[in-house]
Amino acid sequence: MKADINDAMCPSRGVLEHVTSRWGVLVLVALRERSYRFSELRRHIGGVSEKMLAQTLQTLERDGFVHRDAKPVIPPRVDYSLTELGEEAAEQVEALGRWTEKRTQTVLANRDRYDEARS
Amino acid sequence: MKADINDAMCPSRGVLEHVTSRWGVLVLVALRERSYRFSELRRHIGGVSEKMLAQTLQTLERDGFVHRDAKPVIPPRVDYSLTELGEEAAEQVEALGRWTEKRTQTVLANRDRYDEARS
DNA sequence: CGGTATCCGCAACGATACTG
DNA sequence: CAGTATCGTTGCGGATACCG
Repeated sequence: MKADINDAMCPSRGVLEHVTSRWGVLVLVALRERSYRFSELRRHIGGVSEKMLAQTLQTLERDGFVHRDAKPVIPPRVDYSLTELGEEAAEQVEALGRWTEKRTQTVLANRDRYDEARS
Repeated sequence: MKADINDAMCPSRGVLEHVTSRWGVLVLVALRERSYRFSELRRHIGGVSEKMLAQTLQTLERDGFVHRDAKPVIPPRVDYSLTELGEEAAEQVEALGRWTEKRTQTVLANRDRYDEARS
């Protein structure tokens, strides 16, 4: 649990960091289609550790992007979905994500040219 | 210099990381208004070390977002500006940035309610 | 099933000193 | 002025073990 001076000077940086984090992006995009249970979401995303998924979900819940619905049953069942604010956030990152994917090939080519030029 | 398996599996992740990085965002937004010299940009952004600014600019140049114009004069003078692709990138991150700032107060309030609820 | 707690390595970052 | 080189610290993120 941290809160350094940078967050104090520029709180929006922290918000941006949460929604654009490696797993944050994937969680928001996944939950945009439908709600997911924890393990289900973990399998859907792929390559994410329990720890990081739990941490990401907690952060997003704390910020008010994700709603956590823990049903008191055995075995436990917890459903995650987007809040209205989260829906908005997901739209934004998905827009950026679509642009990024559209331009990725160009960027990759740029990198090759750059590396070529100084080898 | 890194290139792990995640980048191989999802190259667009790397691109997203570069444009949304702490200093990457600020560089793109700053260069959108006009071109800057190195130290000038450093002062304008504030709080960024020489090392990180140089690294950020190199990364963005390699990806083809930033154009580096080094004039062969003494003392050295290097101007940085956006390429067309960089202009596009800057628009995207500025849009996300504007949304983030618009919602930051809401998020901060959400965090307080969340923390309150479990203390 | 859906987490938490703990340990730990390694890359990111900042500060400082130096260079063309 | 515009960087590079080196060093020391920090903290993210994975692995593992355990809990309600």
